[in-house]
Amino acid sequence: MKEFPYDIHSKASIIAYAKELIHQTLRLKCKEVLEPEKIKNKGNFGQILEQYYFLYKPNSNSEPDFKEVGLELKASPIKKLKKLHYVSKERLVLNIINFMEVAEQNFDNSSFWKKNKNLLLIFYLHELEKNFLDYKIEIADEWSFPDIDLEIIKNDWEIITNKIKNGKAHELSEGDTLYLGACTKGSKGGNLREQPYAQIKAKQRAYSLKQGYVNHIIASLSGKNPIYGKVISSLELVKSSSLEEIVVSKFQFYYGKTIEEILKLLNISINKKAKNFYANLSKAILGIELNKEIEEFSKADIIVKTVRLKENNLPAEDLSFPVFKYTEIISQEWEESDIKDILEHKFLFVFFKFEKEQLVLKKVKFWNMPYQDINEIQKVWERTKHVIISGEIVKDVKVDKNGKKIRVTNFPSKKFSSVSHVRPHALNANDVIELPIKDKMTQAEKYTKHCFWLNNSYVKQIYLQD
DNA sequence: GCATGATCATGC
DNA sequence: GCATGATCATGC
Repeated sequence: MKEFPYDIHSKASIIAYAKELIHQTLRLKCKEVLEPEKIKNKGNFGQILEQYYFLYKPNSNSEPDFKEVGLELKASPIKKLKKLHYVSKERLVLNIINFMEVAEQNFDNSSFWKKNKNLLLIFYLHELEKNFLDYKIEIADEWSFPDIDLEIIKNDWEIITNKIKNGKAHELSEGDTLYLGACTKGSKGGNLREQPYAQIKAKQRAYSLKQGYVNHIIASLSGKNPIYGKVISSLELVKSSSLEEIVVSKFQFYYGKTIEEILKLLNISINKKAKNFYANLSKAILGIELNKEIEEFSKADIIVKTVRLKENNLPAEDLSFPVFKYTEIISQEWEESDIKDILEHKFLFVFFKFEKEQLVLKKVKFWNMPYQDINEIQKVWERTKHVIISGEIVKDVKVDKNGKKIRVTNFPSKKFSSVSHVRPHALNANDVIELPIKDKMTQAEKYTKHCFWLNNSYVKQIYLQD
């Protein structure tokens, strides 16, 4: 019988042993001298931790790693922010979803719950310039899900399972759910698996905790929980309604009212010129103090977008996303692109409409982009990448009546796709970033910042659905 | 100094 | 009146 440096039948002993890692590194704490050149896989921090610190062989059992006490070990990278101390570098990836089996399970006997009911989490500080053996371990502690969170996670699990039961495993998206996601796993998401109720193969996926949720775990475990305000006030509430229903019902009270009327009813005064006016208005409607973050939204990485519609229901403007780097896009594949990641988030749209020159709250809508539309954006993204690589961004240069040069580009326009297009998003035409390939027509080595936009006609359709 | 949400201006 | 290129304003 193998000897372990901890008592495998005692959770306290395992956790105490894990805590000896705090402020240490793998190189300092592992029982054998490691030769980093022999270790190449990504995700090997976890493997080395298991094999050379906890002294068991990495496995892919359906049971928790410390099965005698039901504890599952997970190691995950964090990064340091100036203000917020530590945040997660990425989502926390848990066990792989077995499409063939999960449709027969319920939550309580599911492989997800059996394995991840109780986690032993090791968070290490990821620093680019260092070898992973020298990453400093900052947090080592156990985690189990609070009751209210667990209700949301159960619901997320059901959504994922139902999609598989409906033969739509290939259409799964992280945006389908709130805290527990179904993220792709394997090389560039190219790893395909069978699903039980459809012929088409689906990308391999794993259960994962959203990055925002992991941030909360880190904040709780390090005792530095920033100030959050809750939408969900009690366990009873979340047992009877979903988060989405709770949020919508709070907004519904103000439907049809102008901004002025809403401010009056809320009995608050917020700076209407402030950049965060709409964010503050939403917080006030949800009953959250303005200096606090909305806990459930940050845990679920929900992106809130305010849209102002014209009288004909067409949004007054297209909807922008962050500026992209030309040099990054050409070296990336679609599966790892920034825009795909963003579009697989859950969104909350807050729709206002101009009626008699006044902005009226019409409705709010939780939304995530359907599978087909994400595929459509892929075409826009591929086209963009192609244009950058070809060095043929500028198609024509015109001069307007003020003598200003207007450059016409080959980037995908609204005509190219009904969903999305590429357009400038900069201070002015001189607000530029580096091009990987010089533009053939203008010889420019830098170009005005651009980003992906959702077409306003597409956003109109989101507004008009149910 | 930049990121981000918001908006303008011109030509077709 | 829309599509597209360009730009503004605020906050960190």
